[in-house]
Amino acid sequence: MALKQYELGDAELDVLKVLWDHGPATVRDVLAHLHRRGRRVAYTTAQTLLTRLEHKSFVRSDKSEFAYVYRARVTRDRVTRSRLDTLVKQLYDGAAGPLVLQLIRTERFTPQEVDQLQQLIDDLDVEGESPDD
Amino acid sequence: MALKQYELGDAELDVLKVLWDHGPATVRDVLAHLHRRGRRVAYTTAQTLLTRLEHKSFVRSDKSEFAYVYRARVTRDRVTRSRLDTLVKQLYDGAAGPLVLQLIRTERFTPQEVDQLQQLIDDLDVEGESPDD
DNA sequence: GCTTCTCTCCGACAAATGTAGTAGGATTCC
DNA sequence: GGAATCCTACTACATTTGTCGGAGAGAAGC
Repeated sequence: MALKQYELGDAELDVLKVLWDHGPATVRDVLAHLHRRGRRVAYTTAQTLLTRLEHKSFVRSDKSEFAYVYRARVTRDRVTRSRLDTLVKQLYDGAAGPLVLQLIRTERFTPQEVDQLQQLIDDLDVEGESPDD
Repeated sequence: MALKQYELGDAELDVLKVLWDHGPATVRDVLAHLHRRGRRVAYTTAQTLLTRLEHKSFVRSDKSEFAYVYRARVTRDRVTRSRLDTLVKQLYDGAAGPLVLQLIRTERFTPQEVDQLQQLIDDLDVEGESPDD
């Protein structure tokens, strides 16, 4: 019961996305970006979200000249991974296969993505064929 | 503000999974399966979860001879899809490509799954090459 | 120096979710 | 038919998350 695995709420994720997309920012910056994205929240709301994110170790802050500057401590890929893992665990008891098949069946891809996909599959094949790691 | 899009909590999802895996069940059945899976909750907790799921229209119940029998009203695939869509929207503003690539890169697959994957990619390729649907 | 603005800190509150207890009706078992 | 059992309904409470207001400290203008 020591380290609790914190989750990200929707509002928190939106804040994190601002940091991913625009780099380090103050509360006021984040607020401006949130507004631009259609999330109309109060200044203190943005502040609370950033504080909570910091408490959960998703961001860190530095006291610059005037106001605190927040920056992400986790990458978008990392969060994606974690969410996918949770999804896979929750829905398929850890088997990622069905999920991927689902995704490929139902989503649209660009030719480039298909190529990349093919590339990855090829790599998987190789791993599978010579299991001496 | 008419129809709220309800979310599924973790505990609720566990209950839904029991119904997916074992078919229609009473509160007691569900409880037994939850216990078997390591989720040690009280009878009334299972009951509350089922009630809430019904209120959210994820399950429905029929009064059989003795106790209510609950059954899922949504498929696992449907829920998966919805969650994936949310994930894609939240993290990549709707672009599924990066997500799939992530998944394939980081998860493990059985040879069978790799084959199926290859099959799907082939189909995608074909679609992409002769765009006359 | 005083007013004003802006920032941080702290507290607050509602909704959703996880968890469970109690009351009372229905069923079953002698 | 009374005791034990099982079911449902209702209530309750803590935590997490989304949202924000007020108090007080430091900046800035005049």
